[in-house]
This record gives sequence, C-alpha cells and structure tokens, in this order.
Amino acid sequence: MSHLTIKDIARLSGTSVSTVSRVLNEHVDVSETARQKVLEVIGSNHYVPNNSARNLVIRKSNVIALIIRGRGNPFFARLIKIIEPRLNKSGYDMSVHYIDTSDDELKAAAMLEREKRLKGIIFLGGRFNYLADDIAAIKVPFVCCSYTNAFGALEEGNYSSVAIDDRITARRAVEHLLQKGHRRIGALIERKDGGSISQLRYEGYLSALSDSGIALDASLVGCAGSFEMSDAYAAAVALIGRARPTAIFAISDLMGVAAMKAAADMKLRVPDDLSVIAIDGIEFSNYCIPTLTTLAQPAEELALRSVDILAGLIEKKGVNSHVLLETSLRAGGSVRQV
Amino acid sequence: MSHLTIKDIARLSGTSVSTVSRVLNEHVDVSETARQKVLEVIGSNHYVPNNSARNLVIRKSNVIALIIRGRGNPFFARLIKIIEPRLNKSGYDMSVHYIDTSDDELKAAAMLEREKRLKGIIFLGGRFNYLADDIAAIKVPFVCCSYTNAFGALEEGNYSSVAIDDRITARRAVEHLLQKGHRRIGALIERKDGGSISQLRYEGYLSALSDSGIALDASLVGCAGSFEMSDAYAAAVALIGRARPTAIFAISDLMGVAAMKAAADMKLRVPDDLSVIAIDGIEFSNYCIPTLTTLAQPAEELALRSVDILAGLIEKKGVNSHVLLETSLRAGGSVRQV
DNA sequence: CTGAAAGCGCTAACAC
DNA sequence: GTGTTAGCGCTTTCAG
Repeated sequence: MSHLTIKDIARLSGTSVSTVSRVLNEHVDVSETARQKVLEVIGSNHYVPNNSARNLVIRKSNVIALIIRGRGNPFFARLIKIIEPRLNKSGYDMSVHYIDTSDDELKAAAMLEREKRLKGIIFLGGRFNYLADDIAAIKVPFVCCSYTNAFGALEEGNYSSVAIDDRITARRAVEHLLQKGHRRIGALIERKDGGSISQLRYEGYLSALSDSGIALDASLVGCAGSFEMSDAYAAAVALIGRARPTAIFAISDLMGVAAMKAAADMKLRVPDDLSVIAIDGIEFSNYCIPTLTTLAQPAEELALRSVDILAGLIEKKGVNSHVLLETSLRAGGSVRQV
Repeated sequence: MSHLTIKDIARLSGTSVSTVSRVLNEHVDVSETARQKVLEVIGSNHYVPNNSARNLVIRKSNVIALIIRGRGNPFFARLIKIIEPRLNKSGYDMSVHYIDTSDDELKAAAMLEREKRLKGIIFLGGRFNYLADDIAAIKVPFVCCSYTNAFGALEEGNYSSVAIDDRITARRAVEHLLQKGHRRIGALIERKDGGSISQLRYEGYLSALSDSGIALDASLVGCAGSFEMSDAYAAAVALIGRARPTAIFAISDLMGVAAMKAAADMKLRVPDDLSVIAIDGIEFSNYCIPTLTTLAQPAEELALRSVDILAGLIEKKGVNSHVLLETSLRAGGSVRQV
C-alpha cells in the first residue's frame, strides 16, 4: 500500500508524466479531455504530489517565511493574523514555522531558506545577541519583528528590525506609576541579566527610579526566573510579602495578571491597595477585572512595517532599516493615584 | 551568490559526495582526518543541506506529525508540551505543523505524510464530520486528540480518538449550576448548529435543562458567532441585558472570562449577582478574579493516551480505539449557591 | 497539444 | 575508508 507517483497517474490515465505535471500545475496547454481524465484518476486514487520532489526542482518561489519562537505567545498569534493578508497583498505566500525555545531560529532559517528557496524571512521572537557569523548562512533579507539585536554585534545595514524600545517603554510605565504618586514600586521580571527582553525592561525600571532620585531597594525586585504565569505568581507573592510595594511594574501582561491574582489572594485590592502596570497589551489582559493598565505594543504597525520593509528589500526598493515604534498607554483600572 | 551543494563541499574538501554525506549523517566509517576536513569546509562556507532532497531519497522516517488547527489555542500549546517528551521517549521525532482555520487538516496531513514519510499523525483540533472518502488519502495511523468525529461517518476501526464527551461535560456543568439552586441559566455559545464543539456542548446544556423539567427560554441562549473573546463579550452583554440570568454556562473558558468581564462592566458581581461556569481549564482562567469555575479537560491524559494509542498502532500492538476521558470540576470562585 | 529525457541535491548500495 | 553511481518524484526544456 505504497504511495502513487506521478508516473502511476500517467500510466493510469494513459498519458505521460509531463501532461500530468501540466494539469497539476494548471498549465493551459492541455486538452480538456486529457485534463479531465487525469483529474479523475488523481481524485479516485487520492494522489497527492510529493512536495519534496517539487521543491527540489523548483529553484525559486515567492514564499516568505515567518519563523516564530514562542508557541503559546498570544501576541505573536495576533501579529500573524495581520502579517498574512499584507503579505498576500504584496504578492507573496506565507509559510509559518514554529521553533522550540531551545532551537536556534537562525539555523532553522538557513535550512528553510535552502529548502523552500525563500524570498525573505520575518522572525517573531528570537535572540537579542546575533553575531555577524551567525547570520552569514542567511542569504535572503530578513526582519526581526518585535525585537532587536540590542545585545549583539550586527552591522545595522545587514538586517532589519521593527520593535518598540523596551528600555524606554519600561521607563514610561514606571514613570506613569511615579506620576500617580507611587514611590515603593516593585518590579516583576524574569531575570536581571541574560540579554533578554527582561533585562532591557528591567534597565528601564532602574533608569526611571534613578532619574527620580529613588534609591533601588533590592527587595522590590522580584525575579520569576521565567515568563510563566505560575512563576510570576509565586514571585509576586514573595515580592508583596517582603517589600510591601504600593505598585508593581510587570515586564509583561501575563506576569502583570499573575501579580493581580497574587494581590487578590493576599487580600489586597487592585488598585486600592496595590497598583499594577505592565507592557504588551494582549487581548486577555483587557478582560481582567479590573482591566490591566498596560503600555500596548502597536501590533498592527509592528506587523505592517515589517512586511513593508521586507518587501522593499526583496524588490530592491529599500534598504535595511531599524524602526522603533511607540507604545501607547492603554489605561485600564489597575493603577490609582496615591 | 547561490547555494552550495554537497558536491561543492566534496570538491572543496578534496573528497567525494558520499564521504560528505557520511559525515553529515554521522556515520562511523569515515576517517577522522576526512571528517575534520569536511566539517571545516562546511562550517566556513555555512553549508546547509537541502532537506527536500534528503526527504525525497529517504523513504522512511520515525517522524510523527502533530497537525494543529488553531494557532492561538492555549490549550493546544499545553498539549504539545506534554506530547513531545512522550513521543521522544517512545523513540519518535515530532514535527509540528499549524494550519489555518480555513485549511483542511486532512489535505495537509496527506501532503505531509507523503513529504516526510510519516509514521503517524496526531491531530489537535479538526472537523467533526469526516467521511470515509476524506481519510482515504491518509495511509498511516492517526488519532484525533481532544475531539471526535461526532457528526461524521467514519468506521470506528479506521481511526482513533481521545477526547472528553462534550455533551456530557456540558451537562455536568449545567447540572452543577442546577445543584447550586440556579434556574435561569444562560448559555454562551458560538452557534447552535454547524457540527462543531459548540453544538455538542449546547446539546448538553439542553439535555440538562430538559431533564430537570426546565423549559428552554430562547432569550437565555447567547450566540457569539465565534469563539473570540470580543464576540463572546458582546453576546454576554446582550444576554445578561435581555434575560437576567442568575448563572451563565459558557462553552469555553475564554468565553467564560469574557462573560465575567461583561458582568463586571454591567455592575454585577461574580458570583454574588451572577455565577459563571465554563469548560476547558486553561491556565489563564486560573488567574481570573475570582478564579473561573470550570470543568477542566485532562490535558495530561489526553496527550499521553493519544501518543500511546498511536505508538501501539504503529508498532502493530494495538488497534484503533476511542477513548472518552472524564473532566474534573476545577472549583473556582465564580459560582455561588442561591 | 504531447512525450522523452535531463536533471534538482541527496542517500545508499556497490565496488574498490 | 572511500568513490561511483543509480535513483527518489517532480518540473521543464526541447522535439515532434
């Protein structure tokens, strides 16, 4: 019970492989009789062409790959929905690929590029520390969407990126708290270093404090060790318990939601007893009670600009560029004036 | 600036394609000198083998594909995390593929099977109405994880499934509300028909009511038209406004969370003024305030049983089977006694 | 309009 | 150990 090949279909329909190939690829130069016959044989035998063989022989495509690091990330899911139609509108096909947190997106990209003869790549989530040699294997244009190479050493002319400024955004979030009169502001982060988004946002927290002349109280920093809600919850409980902040800045919405829950479980009311602010603006945090106040990433623009830059690169109408987008305060009900 | 092939690497390292192929595939019968030389050439030229060519020539694999319909679904993300290690433990590699809501998972499966010579397939999310002819093109064993072919016409011996009984689970949810004294129970669903999970769960709602001798009040049924939170929110607002239920049964956690928010925005307290119960048990609803009461799907068991059945099928040690798993009441704080 | 034949890049006998 | 070679299934000239 092996699989049928194009050869079998040719034999079964009394024609040649080239004719079958033609109907498969919807070429016009096939007689209607032949086309019908072939189609019939294909249908009744459930023939499915072998894509590997096809990809092997096709040396070009109009495919742009989306390589995504972070399966469950709802923010990425939202970006995809915006990216796809834009890509199609520009005449490209999109091919989505998820990689595991432990995998290297650049290796995945190089393989994909070769396999599918990609025209370009959009990365959703990846390392912040690429080196020139890391990207040497990638011969097509690519853009990092929603993150930058903050800790790496790439020449700006060799890649593109569209993202928010994480340090500044975190600063703004903390400043919002400051403006509302808060002084004991906790930070709920993944870790202080590691060259990740957590480090950048933590640095923003630090600079906001220091610019306001507030000395850092180490007990106010809660490291969850991951971006998981459960870890964030535990870290928030510990943080609240030991440091009694009047407000918490969480580096992500998910962690902010976990902090709100921690507060509730400790009989603190948000925002009366504890204010919470975060960064991201995912759909879910809009349905919290109270709605989470957050600095929302401009998802739409992030996605659209990424596509446009990439298209420009492919069509040689543009050059590698780096766009920093503004976040907007999505005022919920989780922050109050003290 | 085209890509290097195995032939180029052979030439550049002064050896033959077979030797290069051998080091690529980590065969032992290569002299250490040759291996080093080849590795060096590969590294310095950023050579990446063409997977299409490899897949084409390899006529077997130990790959099991996970075909997922529903990108953003957090429940599926959780299942994947459980499935992967179990698959590896059984000696299989996993290959994850997401398809769009508009795509047909069976077509995708057939193509993948052919392309990668799959050993088996696990579907996460799919249509409920396969016909025998639909699956004819799939020659390897497959299991539907977390859904069943409730509206289709497949012989049970031709496929496997592991899922909860949606009708009974919905019934239980509504019965829980009934036991707590509720009589005006609203249903927040996607739509009443359409052969989807929404229909099944709605039928469970209906049967619970009728068995309790409660006449159906059509105004108590809120159809959101989708599973989106925004649509569910709007439907909940309408439902609450027109029918004044004391409790709402939502067919999914996400929709339940939206209902809680709708209540809050209408100045109703959950659970004091309105109780809410749902089905799924996703992580997020655990962080709602109050925690959403829900009938949790046994994610772990769903995933594990799926893998085990598939492995049994592949190794000819088992037969196609259909497992119905029990949900468990995850009592949160969103339901109260009236 | 149709068919024969030449590869696409790679793996795996098979010979040496 | 190593090289030669025959395909894997498909698309695409190139003749007819």
